[in-house]
Amino acid sequence: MAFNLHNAQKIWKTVSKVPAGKVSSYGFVADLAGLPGRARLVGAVLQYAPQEMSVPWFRILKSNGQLAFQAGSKKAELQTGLLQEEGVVVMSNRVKMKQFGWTPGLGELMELEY
DNA sequence: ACAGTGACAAGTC
DNA sequence: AGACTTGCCACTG
Repeated sequence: MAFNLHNAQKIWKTVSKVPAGKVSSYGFVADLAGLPGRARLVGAVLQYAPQEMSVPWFRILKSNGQLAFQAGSKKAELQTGLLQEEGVVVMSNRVKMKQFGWTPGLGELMELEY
């Protein structure tokens, strides 16, 4: 991993704030992490998320609710399984953001920006 | 240096 | 609802 560790940590930390049973998007996480416009970086960094940090990478989806992985792929199935375990309904590789999208409260937001 | 490629997103048509 | 375009930026060859 040759990407900026500083940014990576902010992203991992932000993703860890997403509660079980809820999902968020790459772009939203990028914004919260103080990296607006860098949704792609979030995905790039998540695949290197250290195991011991137990980052809930699977709660991050595309902004339209679609899983980022190709439908039917091994990764997509794994992600789907992990989400369903938390009660998130996934059908035809997508989730209803209306229903499961995470909308952080003030308290949660304050924990992030120093 | 440079073009292509991504776990993306928002705007236009 | 799609399809296409543009903006992102780190990584790779």
